[in-house]
Amino acid sequence: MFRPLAKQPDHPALEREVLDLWEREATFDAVRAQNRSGPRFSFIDGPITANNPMGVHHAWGRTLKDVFQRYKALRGFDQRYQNGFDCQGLWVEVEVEKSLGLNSKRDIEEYGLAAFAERCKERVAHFSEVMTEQSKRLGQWMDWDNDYYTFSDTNIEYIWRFLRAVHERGWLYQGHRSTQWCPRCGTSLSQHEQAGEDKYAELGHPSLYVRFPLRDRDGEALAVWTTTPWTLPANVAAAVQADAEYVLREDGTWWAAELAGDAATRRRARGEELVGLEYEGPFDHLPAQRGVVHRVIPWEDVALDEGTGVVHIAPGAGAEDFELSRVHDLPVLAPIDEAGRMVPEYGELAGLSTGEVEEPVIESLRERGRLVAASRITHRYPICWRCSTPLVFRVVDDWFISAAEIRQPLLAANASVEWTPGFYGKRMDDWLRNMGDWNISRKRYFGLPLPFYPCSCGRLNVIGSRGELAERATAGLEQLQELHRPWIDAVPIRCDACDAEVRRIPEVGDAWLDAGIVAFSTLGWRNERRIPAGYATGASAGLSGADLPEHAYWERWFPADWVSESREQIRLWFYSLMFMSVTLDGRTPYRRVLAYERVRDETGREMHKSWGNAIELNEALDRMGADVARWLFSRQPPSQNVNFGYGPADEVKRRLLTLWNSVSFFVTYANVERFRPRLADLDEPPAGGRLLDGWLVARVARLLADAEREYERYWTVGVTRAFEEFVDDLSNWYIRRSRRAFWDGDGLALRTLWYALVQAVRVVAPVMPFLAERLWRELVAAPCEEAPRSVFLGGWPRAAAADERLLEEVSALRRVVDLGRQARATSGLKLRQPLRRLVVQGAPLAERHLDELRDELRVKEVELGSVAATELRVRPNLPVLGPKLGRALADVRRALHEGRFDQLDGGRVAVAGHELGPDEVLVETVGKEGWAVASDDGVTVAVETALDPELELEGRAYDLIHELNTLRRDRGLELTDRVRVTLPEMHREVVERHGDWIAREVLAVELAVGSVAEPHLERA
RNA sequence: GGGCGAUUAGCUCAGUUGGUUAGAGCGCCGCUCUGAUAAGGCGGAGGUCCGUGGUUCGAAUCCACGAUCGCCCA
Repeated sequence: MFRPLAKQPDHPALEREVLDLWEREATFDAVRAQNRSGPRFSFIDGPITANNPMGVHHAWGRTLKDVFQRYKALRGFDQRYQNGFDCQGLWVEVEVEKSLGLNSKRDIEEYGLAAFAERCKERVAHFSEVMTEQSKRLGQWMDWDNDYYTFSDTNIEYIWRFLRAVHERGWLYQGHRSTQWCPRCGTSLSQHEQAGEDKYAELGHPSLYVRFPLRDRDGEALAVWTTTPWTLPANVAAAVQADAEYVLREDGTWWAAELAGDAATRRRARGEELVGLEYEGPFDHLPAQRGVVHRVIPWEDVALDEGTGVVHIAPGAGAEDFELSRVHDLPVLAPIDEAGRMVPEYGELAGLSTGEVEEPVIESLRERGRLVAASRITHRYPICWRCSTPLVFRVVDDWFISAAEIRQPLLAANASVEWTPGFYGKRMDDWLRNMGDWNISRKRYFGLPLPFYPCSCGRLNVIGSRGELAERATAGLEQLQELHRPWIDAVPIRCDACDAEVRRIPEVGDAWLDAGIVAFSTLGWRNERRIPAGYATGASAGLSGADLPEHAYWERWFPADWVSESREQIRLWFYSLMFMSVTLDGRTPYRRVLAYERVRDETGREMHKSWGNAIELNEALDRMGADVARWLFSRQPPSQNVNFGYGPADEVKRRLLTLWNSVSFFVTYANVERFRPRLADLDEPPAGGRLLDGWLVARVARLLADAEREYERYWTVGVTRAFEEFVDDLSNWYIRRSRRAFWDGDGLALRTLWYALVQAVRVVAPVMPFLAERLWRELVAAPCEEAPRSVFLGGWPRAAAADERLLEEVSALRRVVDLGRQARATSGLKLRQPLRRLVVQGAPLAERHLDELRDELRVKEVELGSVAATELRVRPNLPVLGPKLGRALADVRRALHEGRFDQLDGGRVAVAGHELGPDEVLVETVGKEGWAVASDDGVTVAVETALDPELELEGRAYDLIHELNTLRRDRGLELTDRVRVTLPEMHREVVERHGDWIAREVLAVELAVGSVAEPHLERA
């Protein structure tokens, strides 16, 4: 007996049962053991920041990762299944600051770096656990006790090794330059951190027009526009476009001609005439400005579409300004400190933040008659990607890796990577061509300690390992619990050039160094022999059980066959991974990439907690279930945002319900027939059944081929689509057409249906593992003792090539059926009324299926032939005629359309001077007396609509059967219950003529006509 | 300013070598089925396939230019 299925699947409940089952039976371990000797499929997991609970956007990526790992497992591949957590850097720091109520670097230092580091570690420990639970609930199979944590000493040492290699190649340098700076976090941000959305906000700022009086030009001044008043005290120059036209307005200010408006002008001049002139700076009285000579410089990028065409230049407070200072040898005045406050040299402005300084600056300019106009504007302004504080520019010393020499090798490496979707590869190229040097230093606390020990003798000592650190340390080793601040800072080393004691720079590293090294650090690159728990070092001791493998292992598993992350990782993880890999090994770290876009709400809006449209992952899994969520993600083209929500989930549920119902249908009849499945059928499908059974076998073969093709190209959309189409065919054609066979106890049909259901479940298991597992247990594991207990232990189904001819025949047949129904619909004759005759024209493939046609359309006779018609429509078969006729085709089309043609023998047609064969035209007919006709695509179907008493009587019998079966159902009778029926007198004729048949159909042991008003039915 | 995508029904989107009357799901209207039934099926309304030009016998599809939106970078 098969266990009867509930009316509908309760996905969340069913999934929890399956999770228990997997746990109890250690299914995942069994799968790994089974595949251990198989070919390798190398996947490298991009580390997820263990900083907060996972959101639905993470679930998309984790679904894709799991789908393909499960698919590869079914194909027998040995896999690593190592999950990774990203553990350090600004991301974690900012969250910990929030939770501790700290809001500045000074707060952190007062709190204590050691204690702060411990809190960061606690946060990672906590959320890595939360995320693990969530991932399991989603159905992700990973080696959960052997995750890698990027803050392990092992990982850090590998980065040190990388940095040392970079230094040996001469790519490492300390840059003095203007960078975007977060005054709250107190650090600069790198180019790739600052790129992307959510990195700008619409902010209001002052809009000031200011006079810069020209020396030696009485009454003349430059008009300058700025939205950052705090930068004016650091002004050293003004830039004009040398080629542009400038005008001196009546008010004595110089503007670019295009921007000067209608104001009356005193003079015109080209920009180059202004170049070299000196002017009085806006804040010459401040100590910081002492000795600065302000002058006009040329700059071709001066904007002529906003402002005045004269740009105020403050090299200490702007990126382009700083670059210009190098070209024109301008002094660099740095007006603000780490926290974004004016430094002491700025007199009365000292100590004010860039915001607080706005009013005093404006007031001062006004008092001194330098202000032309002041208002406010709103514009897009960069903000910190972590804490949303508006960014400023500061000139600081940061550490960089030069991109110059690696750029071409990276482009070459990327050329060999297969990107899905393909155009993301061009994105990567674009990024690589345009990337600047990599700013790797952050002036923060809990992160990779950069192993740089610059000595006053000029030597930059770069430590490459913990061992080397121990060798060269002069103190502090005894307290070095892990490679983090503050402990590492207490370990000075000896300079290898001059023997002096040198200290580490205080900076920590960009978190993308942490993530980018994992293709080396987790696989044991250049590690002599496997070290048990060798990855569980430093901060990750006690969290991870991961070993550090030996180098041969790395050789086996590197590069990854496949990686998958969200699209923004192009400039983040995909980039840092490749940068480090090409540097260390010269090869791309991944052969194939699947990237995907973003998760939106079901109406396509971004999800925001404050908008109330965000969906918590846990809630989604509780309410819709993991299979449904996974299906939603899987059927979405990854090049487009997915609209995620309960509405779309309901749609998916309905589709999955069709599968469920199909299984349920099977179970019902299988139990009636005491059907026993044979496991061997899965390798050798049942043969010798009806044409329809043959078709289903072919249809399964097609599904397997389609699904395999789509999995192999990492295209879940194709998999889900193929599956949905299959289920639709199964349910709306095979099962519907087979009801009679099942009713009649056709064992071969049951075998075929079982075969189809099981193969479909196996194919779709990677996408929806829970439902698939449940159905496998019901359909296979329970009745077949020798069967694998899990669908994931059953391998990938194999099938002979599909019988394409049969598939085509049935699709032709179904076209005819649709047309027949359409024709019947136009006649107003319902399907329960049998009709005499059906004529089909133009569908020779349907020939073997006339019985089905007869049954399906409820007609007595079916005939393949030509429909005699009152009107004939002939259309050209374009793919055939196009190449043959070329330009003349236009005439033929027109003539056919206008009816100017003659029919010849054998289906040939003479038109516009050409004689066309039967294969070159499509003939349809319309309108015929006494017939209902429908045609499409060269196929015409005609149904004779005339009724006779016999047909009418039969129609009434069908009505009666329908009515009695409805009664049965309303009474809640079992399918096999026998009944006694009494019918009203009016049905006497039908019963006399068709009584046996009706009795059979409604399982009546007695069918009588008597004195009742309504049909009467009782259990026998 | 450069690059990469997108633009198809009221909404969300398919449409993979150029081919006949451009499709699906949801929504709307009508019909139908009635042991999948809070479902299923059929039909209908609803399209300048963003625009303009080009290539071609034939363009939603290929090419060029432009528009709008999104993303990436200046």
